[in-house]
Amino acid sequence: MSRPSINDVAREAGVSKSAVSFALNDRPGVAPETRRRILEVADRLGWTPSPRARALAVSRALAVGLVVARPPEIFRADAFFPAFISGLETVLSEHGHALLLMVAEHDDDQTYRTLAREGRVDGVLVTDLRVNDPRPALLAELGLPSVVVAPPQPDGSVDTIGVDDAPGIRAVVEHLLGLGHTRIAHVSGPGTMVHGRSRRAAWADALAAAGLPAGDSVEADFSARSGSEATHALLDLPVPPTAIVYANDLMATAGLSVAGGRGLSVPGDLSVTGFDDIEMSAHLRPPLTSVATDVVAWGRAAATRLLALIHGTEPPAVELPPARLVLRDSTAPPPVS
Amino acid sequence: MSRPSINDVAREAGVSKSAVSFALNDRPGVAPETRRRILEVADRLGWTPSPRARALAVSRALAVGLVVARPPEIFRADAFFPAFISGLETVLSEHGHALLLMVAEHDDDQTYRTLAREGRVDGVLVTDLRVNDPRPALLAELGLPSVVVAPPQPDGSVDTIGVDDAPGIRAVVEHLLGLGHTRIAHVSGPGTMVHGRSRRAAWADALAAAGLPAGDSVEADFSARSGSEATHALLDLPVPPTAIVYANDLMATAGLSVAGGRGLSVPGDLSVTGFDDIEMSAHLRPPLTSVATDVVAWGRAAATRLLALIHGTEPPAVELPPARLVLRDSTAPPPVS
DNA sequence: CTCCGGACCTAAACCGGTTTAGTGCGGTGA
DNA sequence: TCACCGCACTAAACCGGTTTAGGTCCGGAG
Repeated sequence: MSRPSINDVAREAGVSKSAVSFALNDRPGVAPETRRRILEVADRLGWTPSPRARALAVSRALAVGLVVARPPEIFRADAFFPAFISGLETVLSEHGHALLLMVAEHDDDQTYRTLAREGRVDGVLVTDLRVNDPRPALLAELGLPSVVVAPPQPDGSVDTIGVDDAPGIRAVVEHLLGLGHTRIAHVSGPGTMVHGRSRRAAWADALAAAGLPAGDSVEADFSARSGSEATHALLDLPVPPTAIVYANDLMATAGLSVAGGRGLSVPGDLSVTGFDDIEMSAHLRPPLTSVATDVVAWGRAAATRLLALIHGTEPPAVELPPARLVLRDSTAPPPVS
Repeated sequence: MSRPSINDVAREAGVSKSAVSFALNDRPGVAPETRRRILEVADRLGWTPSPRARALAVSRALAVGLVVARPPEIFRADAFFPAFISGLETVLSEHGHALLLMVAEHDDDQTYRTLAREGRVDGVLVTDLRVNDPRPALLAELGLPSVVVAPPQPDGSVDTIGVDDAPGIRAVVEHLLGLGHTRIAHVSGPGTMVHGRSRRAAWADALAAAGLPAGDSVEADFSARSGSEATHALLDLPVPPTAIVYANDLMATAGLSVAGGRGLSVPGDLSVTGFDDIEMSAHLRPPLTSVATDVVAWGRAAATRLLALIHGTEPPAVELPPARLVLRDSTAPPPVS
């Protein structure tokens, strides 16, 4: 009385199991009437082909993998994963593919190797791209299809999918410039990660484009703690900035607290901006000016592209909505010295 | 030149494939010397059994599922999932099981049914338990092993694994009582979720135990926005509370901002507490008094229990570390009226 | 010397699908 | 009339493991 198999359907419908298989997969060689009958029996018996057997037969895993690097704190710290995964899933489940999630210790290297060797997945998604990341090469070597989720790489070394965060940062800096700021500092993500580095570069470029001298910046790691420390460092400078552009909302939030703790009013004495526009940012005091991106759309796009890669079909061109500046009350003109 | 199969190993080692299978699984009936030779060949060829084939042969999926209910905002809002998943994974990967993640639209019903019908997983983890949750019954009906991750249910209706959050809330309330508060309000999670309801009950019980009249409470949904609205509602009362116990840190953070926005000083005029102790809480102004639980340990325990259930072995008794009150600066004696 | 039993190993069935190679049959063109 | 073709369908191989049912060989008991 367990799950019916294709044999049960075949017997019940009075045909061979190949006929059932053909009927199910809309392949020619089955008379319309027969096909109808087969499908009806399948439906009556509540039969769906077993992904296990199918996976073995077609030599496909019918699953894709997502490896996240360990430290749960830096589980991309912000709300990235939940939204991204939910975007992935909508597309994957539509195509009968499962999403395998693995959490890697420090060397995700072994995780990918195992994934490839065991054939548990047909492809993987690579997130949190690092500078000179060895993973694309590793995956190419392993022959495992992959999609790298990251802002476009200027050097074109890696083919990525994702929204460029530079315009968002540029918009932030231009907004601050427009308010009259000239000493705009930056608290960056790790220089080892591309989204840490690209946001920093965008900030520097925007300042340069405005003809301003290079601003101060401190490298942090996207965590609240590091944002807090970086903020202290900047405010301790002989000539402290009048605005700080943070590489994410978590650090900006910590920065808000540090400023307040030092008796500075935001935005009166100091303007603060974040990135990601997490839900909480609208409910801070003051509400945080930030940059929003549609991460769910990233997930959908990444999944679509990966499936196309796996099946060898042409990946449909996707247009990701650009990052969007969200103005709130944490920015204002600099204090009149 | 693709992956070697068991046949390649058998041929190379000059034995039958059953011998290889026996050797691999440490089963009797193969001479030590032969076993050694087989394993050596396997190693040389870089062979590992294919989970796909194995899954079909043993009629097991070698995977477990985690279904999260849709709204990414409420992806348990806090840092629960990242930590929980990372705990799950350590145990699962040790046992060669994969973690399948699915994001359900509103009716996770269908998701579970599909999961069971297709046999993609051997068991599932149920989180975000609702009051009168239909899922345990559904899963029992489907014959799908499952572990419910939630605080212990007082009525014993469902067998759960997880830390009781009541002692944590009680500790918070007692801490506030000790400081001299008597008007202690609560912003709860949805009354439809057990951890919303159980935290609320714990708060009410603690007040009652202290001989105080029932306090004011407002139902929210764990999101920052709802926390903000609830806080306004409480502070608008004719006799506003001097302390607010929030059911999570996200809402407490929003509450902190609301209080500040209304000119109240925290903790001078109002004490505020959270729950979960997310990373950011230590970096707010003021740093948030909260309750920390070891969610990674939950994950490990849940995975261990589920695997035992699947294999029909005795689940080892686990001792989860109790919730821990983390005192910071958001609580202080009430203002002297 | 025969018989029995255990240790070691193999052949073959099986899991539940997909896919390839045929088979039988009615219809068409030469 | 017959060769040939295409259509509908079936039988059997295959994916890569596990598992069951033997089959040998050898040593020891009777």
